[in-house]
Amino acid sequence: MEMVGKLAGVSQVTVSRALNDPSKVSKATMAKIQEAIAATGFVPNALAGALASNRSRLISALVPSVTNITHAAMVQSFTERMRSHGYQIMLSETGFDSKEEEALIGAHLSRRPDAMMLTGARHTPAARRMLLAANLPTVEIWDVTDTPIDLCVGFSHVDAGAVVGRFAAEQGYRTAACVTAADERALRRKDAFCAAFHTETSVRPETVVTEGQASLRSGREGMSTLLDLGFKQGVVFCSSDQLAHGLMIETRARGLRTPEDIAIIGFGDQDFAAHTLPALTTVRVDRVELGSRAADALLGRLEHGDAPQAPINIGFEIIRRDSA
Amino acid sequence: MEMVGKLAGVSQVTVSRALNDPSKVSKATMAKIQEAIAATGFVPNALAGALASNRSRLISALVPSVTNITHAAMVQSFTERMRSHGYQIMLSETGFDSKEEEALIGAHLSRRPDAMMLTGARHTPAARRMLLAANLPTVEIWDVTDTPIDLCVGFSHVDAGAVVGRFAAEQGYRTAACVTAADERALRRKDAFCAAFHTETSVRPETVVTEGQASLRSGREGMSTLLDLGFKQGVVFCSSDQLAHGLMIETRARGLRTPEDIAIIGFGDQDFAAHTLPALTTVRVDRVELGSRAADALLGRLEHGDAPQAPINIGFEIIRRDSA
DNA sequence: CTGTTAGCGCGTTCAT
DNA sequence: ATGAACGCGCTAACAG
Repeated sequence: MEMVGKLAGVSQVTVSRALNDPSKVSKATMAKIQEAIAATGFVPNALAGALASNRSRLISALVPSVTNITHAAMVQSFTERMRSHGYQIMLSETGFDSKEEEALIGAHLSRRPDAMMLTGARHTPAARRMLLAANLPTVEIWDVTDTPIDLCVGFSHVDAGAVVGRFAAEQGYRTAACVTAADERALRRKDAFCAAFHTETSVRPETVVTEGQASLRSGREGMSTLLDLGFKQGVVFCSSDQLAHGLMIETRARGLRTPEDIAIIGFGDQDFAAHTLPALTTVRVDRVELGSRAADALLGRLEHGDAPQAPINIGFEIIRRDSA
Repeated sequence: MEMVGKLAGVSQVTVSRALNDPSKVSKATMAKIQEAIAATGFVPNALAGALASNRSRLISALVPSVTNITHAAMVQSFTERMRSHGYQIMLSETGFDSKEEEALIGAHLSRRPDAMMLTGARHTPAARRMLLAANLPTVEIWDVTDTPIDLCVGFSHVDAGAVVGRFAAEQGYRTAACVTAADERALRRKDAFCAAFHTETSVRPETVVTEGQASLRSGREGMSTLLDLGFKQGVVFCSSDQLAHGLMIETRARGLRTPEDIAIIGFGDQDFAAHTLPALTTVRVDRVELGSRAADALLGRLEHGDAPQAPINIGFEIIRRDSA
């Protein structure tokens, strides 16, 4: 900046101002500074800027998995919204372990982000403490809770499971099962589904928990396991559309029909769900809306100093297609 | 740090040393410092540290799309490797536009990363200039080029297309087509495929370029378009497994069989490719290997001051399954 | 509209 | 093994 200033015939501060608030600099000097910047190839040092101003214009975002398309769509809309307001996103994967999340929260906090986005509402006590101590705008997404750290935008996984359980019963199914990934939120949906289905029909659904990431493969394996367990003629609720698609394929590979023999319900309404054969009945969560609402909540805090908000429940919706 | 030091009865420098090089501090003071850190909930300011040391321990990574599983797997292995060496990844999506990539490169550079990972080998001249001027270890992945900015780990898209073209001819197909996303690298594969197939058979493949992100949906649409164009009985090379899967579904929806009526070849060998029905014939690129090789190249530079390396071509492999 | 001064919280160097 | 002094590149006051 010193160099740029010298080249433009002004002081270093003026260059700083030209970059941060052009309105505070005259047209003429502005032009000279632009020219000097182009000539030197100067790239401002945001590190130093952040240190001096105590504002990094960095937002931390922690998601369980980048590979998981569900979260990817949310993150994308979140990122876009934040970026349009001049913030940059620092994205990291927390994986399955909440201990790892804790470590990552520390690593992110050390970069002094202006705000933080977390997936889920369950964190280690230490993580909670760090976040509270850091005293920065924080938004938890993809779940709702009575005890948010700060902001919260999501939906109730218990409600979702229960609604699907009742839906399954209403459709006349009298046998049901769950194939679910070993994800804490997915398991809560499963439990609620089973409880609701049991309430309506007095039958308790079978459960298969798959290992690792949800995928076509684990879906096929899950269906396989279920069939080997003697399951037949009924509906299966899956913890994701990926899994559901895998179930459909395995069903067909076994010479069974969907939905006549095995009806299948997914979760997430990912963009492929409408285009499988048969088209997948699933639960839609407006991920784009979720991401941008989360961003808005943070921006309100960041730019307008808004007061803390109550948790926002954006709900969900059963999308009835052909698979159940 | 000042505070922590006071609490531990030492100076700020000692705290700094305790954190960065524990071997330079006595056991006794180390313990006191640990205690003081726990008591205060101190989180080091990496911004200040980076400014003072001129090392941010931050690596920039730019990919076209996080949603795209292909790149996600690479990024994941890259990230893991880097993280195990104490580096944090700053990931951003560049989207389709290379102008946008240029802007992002600037934004990332301003955070003073220690190194940079770029997807692809085509960048705007301005982007190249910035990178060169920044003079930091840079690795371009997912492509090879004779004029790398610095490090380069990838494979030849032209070779890949050509090999698949010859493979298709060898399998006895005398009609062929390409359904491809409007991605620069995918288009290069397509051109090479068409040229090779033409050389072998004297027939020039039909081409359909889909819009937007590759998805099941765009795959179905692509197949639909192709069929409406009068395509029948032949092989179709797709720019991704996603697309290929979409083609398979549309084929079945139209009452046609794979591979008897329409044979389908994907690209990427994503984890679902082995589990579609029929299992997908595709091209495998070892994305995990690619990510970790890229990380290693950077780490060699960062930690051991290795000299620039020639581009690394990790190649690819046709995986023959049932769809072609 | 522009310049001066004083830090931001650390790592680095040189002492001891 | 520890401490004192300095500066990284920038922004925030204040003054003119």
